[in-house]
Amino acid sequence: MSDERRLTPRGQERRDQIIAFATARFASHGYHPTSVADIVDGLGVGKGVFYWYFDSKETLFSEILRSAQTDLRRRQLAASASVEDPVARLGAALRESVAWSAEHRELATLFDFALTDERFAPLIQAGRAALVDDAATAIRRAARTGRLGADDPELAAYAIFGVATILTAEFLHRRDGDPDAIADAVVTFCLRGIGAATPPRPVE
Amino acid sequence: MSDERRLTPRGQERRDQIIAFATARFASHGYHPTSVADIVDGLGVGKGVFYWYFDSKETLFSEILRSAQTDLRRRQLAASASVEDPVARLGAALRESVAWSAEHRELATLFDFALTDERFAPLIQAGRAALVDDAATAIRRAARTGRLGADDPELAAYAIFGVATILTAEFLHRRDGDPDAIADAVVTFCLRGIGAATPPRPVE
DNA sequence: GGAGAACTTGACCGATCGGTCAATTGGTGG
DNA sequence: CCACCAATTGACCGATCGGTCAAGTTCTCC
Repeated sequence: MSDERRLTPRGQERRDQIIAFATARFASHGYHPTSVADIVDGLGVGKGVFYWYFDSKETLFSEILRSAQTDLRRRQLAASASVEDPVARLGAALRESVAWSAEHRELATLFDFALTDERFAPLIQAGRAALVDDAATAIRRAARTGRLGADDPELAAYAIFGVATILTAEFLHRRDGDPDAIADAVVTFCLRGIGAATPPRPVE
Repeated sequence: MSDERRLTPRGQERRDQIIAFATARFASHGYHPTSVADIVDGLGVGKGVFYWYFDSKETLFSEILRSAQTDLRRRQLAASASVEDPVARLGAALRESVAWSAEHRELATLFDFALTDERFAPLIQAGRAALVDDAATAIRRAARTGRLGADDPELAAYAIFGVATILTAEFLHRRDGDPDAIADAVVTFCLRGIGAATPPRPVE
């Protein structure tokens, strides 16, 4: 039920099971159309199991969103932290986020839905703001060192986010394209968009 | 009920009323949480009224989506058809779509949700494809006449769509920014993104 | 082996859902 | 004034929703 409960390893496993199954159902059928009964039936357990691990369907969904966002941000930071040049760093972060999206196809749909529900939207916006802020910082640094348009860095950062989002959704998830090629396209378009020179080729 | 029914002027009015009210509720509370009972209660009419004009909640929503999309496309074409230069034409279309979004704040949320429901997603994707195709055509023409990166025009068109979508959502709808300034930012970023020269200033 | 915590069961609850329909009312043309 | 159709009413339907809970089972540790 409540926030923290001592879980045995078996309990942890069950909890993870629920999260995994619910995530898949939410993504494929939608949040509202997926009932708690669907989830427990799909897992072959009684309804009480669900409420032993989660307060409500709503808190489960929030937790899914939250952990997905922190996971993405962590990976993005890990991939770009060591890169010195701000433009290259931005490119690395972008490539990593495309790679992450390729590994978590379902989550984009969840994010989309969450944005349309007033209970979940603030969560998504906050997570998004964190990512955007990282990008904006890189752009600001690039503007100071090299030369870049004097555009609003935050606005440019959002634009970049938008490009990554839609190209990922359309070409990666819907058309099953090659993640590397898509990442290239995202980086090319965005670096040009902020007025940076043609992208330094991927480092690997 | 069914598809076509002779409607008196009074009937047309009622139908429009339902569409307007339902659109607002769907946008502010979400599709699923808005019940047919909510809609008819909000309008102060009996439940039968709803089913006199619409087959189901689902068809009503589909109609809202469809007419919104055709309206946007029509306006975009009207605003850009007369512009000869492909790059300028692209800019005009982008500006018009930002203006349209400013007049229809609610609809973005509806589109977002629709994308997450397998019943509605194809509708949105088709409408989106039409808009993207217009942009891709302009890009292709520009690439032939002037010089532009040899990037995939369709991919670039989707990227442009993504930029317009997110900047509109964040700066126009959420932060209530100035539509013209936002349109400028969209155009600047996107034209640079496709490798076109700094934008020709707005014509007005 | 026993006590207590972790875990599981599934019947049950009140509320609400989308949708139906027989009966009624309003308006209009003949 | 009547006939007819558009429009409206609201009680009603079966299904399903998120959530509860008393009871039972399994695990762990002393």
